[in-house]
Amino acid sequence: MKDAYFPQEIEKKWQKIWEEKDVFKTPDNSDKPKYYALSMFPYPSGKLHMGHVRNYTITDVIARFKKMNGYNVLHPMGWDSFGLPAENAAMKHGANPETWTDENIAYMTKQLKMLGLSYDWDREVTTCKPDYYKWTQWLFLQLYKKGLAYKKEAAVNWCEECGTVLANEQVIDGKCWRCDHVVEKKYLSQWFLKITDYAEVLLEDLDKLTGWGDNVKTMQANWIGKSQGAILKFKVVENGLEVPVYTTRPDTVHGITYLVVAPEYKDIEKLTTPENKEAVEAYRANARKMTEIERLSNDRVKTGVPLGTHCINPFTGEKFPLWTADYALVEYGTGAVMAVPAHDTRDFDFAKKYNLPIKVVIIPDTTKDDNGLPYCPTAFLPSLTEAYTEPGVLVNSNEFDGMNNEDAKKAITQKAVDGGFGEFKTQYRLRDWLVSRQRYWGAPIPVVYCDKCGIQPVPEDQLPVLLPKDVDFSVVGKSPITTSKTFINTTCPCCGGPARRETDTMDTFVCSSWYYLRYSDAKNDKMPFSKDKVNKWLPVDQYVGGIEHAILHLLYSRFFTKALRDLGLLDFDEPFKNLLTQGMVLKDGSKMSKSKGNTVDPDEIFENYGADTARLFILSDSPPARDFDWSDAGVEGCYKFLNRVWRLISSNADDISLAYTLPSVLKKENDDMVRLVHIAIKGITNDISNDFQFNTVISKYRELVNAIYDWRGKKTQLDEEDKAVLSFAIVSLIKLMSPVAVHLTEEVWHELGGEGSIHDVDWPEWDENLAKASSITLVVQVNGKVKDKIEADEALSEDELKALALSSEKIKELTEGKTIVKTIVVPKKLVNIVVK
RNA sequence: GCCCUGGUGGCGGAAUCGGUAGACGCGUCGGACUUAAAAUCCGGUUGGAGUUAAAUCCAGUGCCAGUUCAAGUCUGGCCCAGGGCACCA
Repeated sequence: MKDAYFPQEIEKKWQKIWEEKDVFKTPDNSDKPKYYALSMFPYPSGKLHMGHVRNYTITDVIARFKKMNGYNVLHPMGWDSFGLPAENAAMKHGANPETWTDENIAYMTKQLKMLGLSYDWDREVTTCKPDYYKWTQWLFLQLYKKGLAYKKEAAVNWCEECGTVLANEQVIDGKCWRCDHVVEKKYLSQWFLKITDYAEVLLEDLDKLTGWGDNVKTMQANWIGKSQGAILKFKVVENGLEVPVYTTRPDTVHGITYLVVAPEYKDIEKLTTPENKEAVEAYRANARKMTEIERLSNDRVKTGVPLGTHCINPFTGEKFPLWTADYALVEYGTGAVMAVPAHDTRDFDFAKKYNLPIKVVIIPDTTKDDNGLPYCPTAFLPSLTEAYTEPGVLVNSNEFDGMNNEDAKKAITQKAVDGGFGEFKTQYRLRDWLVSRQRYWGAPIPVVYCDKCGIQPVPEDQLPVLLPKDVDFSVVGKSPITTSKTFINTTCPCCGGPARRETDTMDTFVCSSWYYLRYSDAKNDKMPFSKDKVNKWLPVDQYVGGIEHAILHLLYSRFFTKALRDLGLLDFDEPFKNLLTQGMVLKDGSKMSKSKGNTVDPDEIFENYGADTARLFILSDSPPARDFDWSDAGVEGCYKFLNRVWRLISSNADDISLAYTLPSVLKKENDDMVRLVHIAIKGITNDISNDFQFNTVISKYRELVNAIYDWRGKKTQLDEEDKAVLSFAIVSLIKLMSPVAVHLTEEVWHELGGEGSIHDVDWPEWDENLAKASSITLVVQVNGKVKDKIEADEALSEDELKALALSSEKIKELTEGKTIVKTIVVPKKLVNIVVK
C-alpha cells in the first residue's frame, strides 16, 4: 500500500470499475424491502454549483447507508431540461437550444460521475427528449379529458423581459421569479390546470406529511390560504341589482356603513349613476395604469370614489352608499367588500379619510370599563382611534346583542341563509395554475384549433407533437415557434379540415411534476409508467432539495399525484413521504452567486483535493437543513483528515487482516479500544437514522481515528490480540466511512485484500453491552453544582453510589457542619447532595 | 400585522430522557522535528478572579420571571435575526 494518499488516481480508477461492473444498478425485483432516495433533478445550466454538490452528496450518502442496511435502493438522476435559459443562449449565440442543452448535460454528467454518486444511469430521465415529453403531453390530455385542463380568457401575469405569461407562484413581490422584471397584468386566453379543485385535499393532506418540516407545510398552507366566512347579498336601491360580498366577519354586519367594489368589478358600470360616471371612469383608468407593485404597496394611502348608488342592509334596513376603491381586489372573493370601519383597519382608514360614518357593533367582553362603569357603545366610540378587531360581544345588533362574536358569525350567517340573502362559504387564495408559455423550448401543448370544431386534443396515437426545427430564434415580441413553416398548419382530427396547432408550450413545472414517477419505469414506451412499478417504488422515501421549491414544485407535484390517482394511473396520494430541505451554501456570509463573485468551482476542488474531500467537507460543518458556510480552510482540514486516515492504515497495513478473530477476553486497553469502536458504530448509525446528522457523524469518524492513533501510539509492538483489535477497528472504520469517502474506502478495502466492493458489504453492527465504557464517571453535586467526579464500577447499587459520594474528601469538606436535607441518586451517573 | 425557523466561545457547531455546557473541527497561541520551510506530531484556548506555577473560586447557553434537588433543555412573558404570507375583506 502506498504511503501517500493520491485521490485523483484512485478516484478515476474506481469510477471506471464501478461503471464497468454495474455496481449501482437497481433491480426492479428483489427480496429486499424497497427504498427510494431522490434528489431534486437539476436544470442543465452548464456546470454544477456547490448547492448541487451538497444536495446530491446528502442523498447519495442516504442511499448508500440504506443499501448497506439491506434495502433495494432506487437512486436515480435526470434533467429538468426544458426552459428559458436554453432559448436565451440560443438567441445569443445563434445555436440551437437542444445543442446547448445536450452539451450541458454531457458536461454535468461527467461532473456527477466525478463526485462518485451511486446513480443507476439506466433510469436517466431527460424532460426535453421526445420519449419523455410524449408522456407529458399524454398526461396533459388525460387532465384535459377530465376537465382539469382548460383554456380561458383571464387577467394574467405577463413578463415583458421573458416574453411570456407566468403562474401566480412564479411572481415574487410583483416581479418575475427568473429575471426580476416587473410583471404586468394582461388579458389573454391561456391554458390552466385546475389545481383549485384540489385546494381542500392539498391542505388537509399536509397533516399526513409527518416527514416534512413545518416550515414547508406552513408555506403551502398559507399559499392555499383557506378562510371560512359567508357570502352576503345586498340589494341595490336604485336598480334592484344584487351585490354579493365575501366576508369572514359576518358578526359585524350591523356595523356596515358603506360597500366597496374593485375598480375592475364586472357590473361596476351598472352600479354607477350618470352623475358619478366621469369620476368613476377616471379612477378606473388610473387603476389600470398602476403596476401590481404600486397597487399592493402597503403604506399607500387608500383612495376611492363614490358610485352614487346605495344598498340596503337586510339586517338593519339601513341604507348605505357604494364606492369603488382599489383596496378591493377583483380576483379574490366576489370582488366586493362590505365595509365595517369600526372593526376593520382598512375600512377604518378609508372611512376617516372620506368622512364616512363609523358604527361600533362589538365591544370588549367585559361588563365594566376602566372607571368601573358599564360599557356602552357610545362611550366606547370616542375612544376609538383605530379599528377594534379583537374578539368581544355584540352591541347595536338587534337580537344578537350580548352574543359572543364567534357565535354570532354562525348565527348571523344562518339568518342570512334562512332569509335567502346569504350562504356559508369557504374561500381559498389558491388560483388555478397557468401552464401555457409563449416560448419555444418546452413541451408543445397537444391541441389543435379548427374553425368548425373548436379546440381539439391531438389523438394519442399522434403523440408526441414534436417541436419544429425550422424556427427563427431572433424574432422579438413573439414565440419563435410561430415562425415555423411546418408546425402550425395541420388538419383537424375531428373533421379532417384545415386547422392550426397550439403554439404555446407548457410551463417546465409541468414536466417536473411527474418525473419522479417516470424513474420507476423510465424506458416504458407504451405508458408514462406501469401502474405496478410506480406503486412498487413510490412514494419517494426520502426527497432532498432546496427550500426554494417549498411552494412551486412541491405543491404542483402533490397536485399531479392526486390528479393521476383520480385518473386511476396510480394508487397513492402523496408523492414524497419524507422531505429534507437542505440549506444554502454560503461563502463569506452570503449565497454563492456569479454576480457576487463568491462562487467556488467544484471542478477545482475535485482536481486539488478529490471528490472524497469535497463530499466529506460539504457534510461536515452544518446539519443538512441549515445554511452551510464554505471555507477554504475547512476543505483543507477535511483533506488533512483523509490523509490522516490513509496514513493510519498504510503505516499499519501489514498488521491488519480482514479475517481477524477477536478473543473474548481482552487486555484492559484493548477492551477499551473495542468498546470505543462499538460506541462509534452505535453513535454513527443513530446520527444518520435520526435526521441525517452528518456533521456529528463526521465528528465521530474523527474521534474514532484519534482514538485508534492514541491506542496505537502506546504500543511499540503488536501481539496477535493487538492485531485483531487493530483490524477490527480499521475494518469498522472504513465500513462506517464508506458512504462518505467512497473512493478512499474502496481502495483501502482492496489493498487489505477485500473482495468485490466495499459498497456491497453489510453495515457494521454493535453490541449494546460493549457500546459503553467499562466503568462510569460518577458526578457528585452539592446543591446541583458539580463538585467532584469519581471513577466507579457501573454495577454499584444506589446506596453504594451514595456512600461512595459521601466518602469523597471534597464532599466531606463541603458538607461539614451542614445538614444533608436530601440525596438524589441517578443510577450510573450522578449523586446530588442537598445541604442546608 | 399573521405564520414558521432559529439565538450556545473568535467562528461552524455538539449536548437521546431535564443530570459533567462547549464534543468534533476551523482559527489562534505555545512547543517538538527541520539548516529552513512545508508536512507531521504534542499541548493550551468561554469570561473573570487567583497563583511564580498550580490548586481553587465566581459568572456563563438572547432578556425577565417560574417549576425543579438539578434548566441550553420544561412553562409563561418579552427582545433580536432569517424566511414565508399579506389592502385576501
